[in-house]
Amino acid sequence: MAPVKRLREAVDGFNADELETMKCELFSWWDTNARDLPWRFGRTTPWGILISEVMSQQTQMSRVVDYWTSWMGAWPDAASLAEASTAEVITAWGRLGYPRRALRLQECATVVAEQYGNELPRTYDELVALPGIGDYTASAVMSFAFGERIAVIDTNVRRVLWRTFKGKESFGGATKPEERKLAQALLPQDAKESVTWNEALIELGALVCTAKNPKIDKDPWASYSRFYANGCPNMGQRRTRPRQSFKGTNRHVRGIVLNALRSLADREQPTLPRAEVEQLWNDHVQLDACIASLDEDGLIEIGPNGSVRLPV
DNA sequence: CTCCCGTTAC
DNA sequence: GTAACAGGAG
Repeated sequence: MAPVKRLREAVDGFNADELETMKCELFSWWDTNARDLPWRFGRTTPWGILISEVMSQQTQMSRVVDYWTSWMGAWPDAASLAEASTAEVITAWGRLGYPRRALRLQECATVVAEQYGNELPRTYDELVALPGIGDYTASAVMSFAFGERIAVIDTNVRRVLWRTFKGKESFGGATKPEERKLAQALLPQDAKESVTWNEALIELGALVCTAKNPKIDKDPWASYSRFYANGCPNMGQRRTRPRQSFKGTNRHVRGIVLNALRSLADREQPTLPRAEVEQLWNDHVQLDACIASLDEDGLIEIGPNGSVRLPV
């Protein structure tokens, strides 16, 4: 099928001239509003890009910058991260959340160091096969690190495109085929432009076309948006199924245990005796279940007398 | 679909 | 108090 026809089907109601104008206005907005993040504008390696993307999964960018900077200082490439102790890596991950990402990142570093000669592979298929690297991160590395033409689809892109061109919210769950089709149809043909397009769309979703209270007066696409024109239907409605509140969940308890271990990581014997472990959480049934799951995940090691420590 | 962390902003 | 956050894996 001809590209032009595919485009028309995916974004009916928007003609080519209009889309070209929107692209220009988006790029213009990007030029003056892009945040000066340390991994942007060619200041780091592909590996540095990958680290920034993994740290940014489900985590606000403002919390990532300092962690990324010190992390890259300690382990500037895959080989150096692969050689670090797991305890060091988990400790350096600090309070970024979802510490399994740190484990996957070190596993990823080992594969890159050993199988790819310490250089990230340059194909989507090889990247997405790496530990902790899914569709979004593989696409982001292909686009932002290697400049390849590929649609990068995250929660921001889904929200911005679906709102603007379909006039509706993109609700939670996995990316739908229709959303992917739309993103691919709109992606500029020129590779360099496609990279800017991806970066700018994500930035627009993060700064302006936000989930709640979008800054319509600052949105370069405000006059084109079917969502705004329709009065932002269903905005603020739950995007995902109601979840348990964080307090008292296994995630909460696991976090408490890991935080206790991180805090004594610089001691001579960084091991928490069973007696001190039991003081971390009253419900010992839940506590032991969490300790078992942390052990299964490889985030901790259980000693002979029920003591606990970070993996060596 | 559910679980996985910790913080922010509403 | 809770949805959301540059998602990924089972």
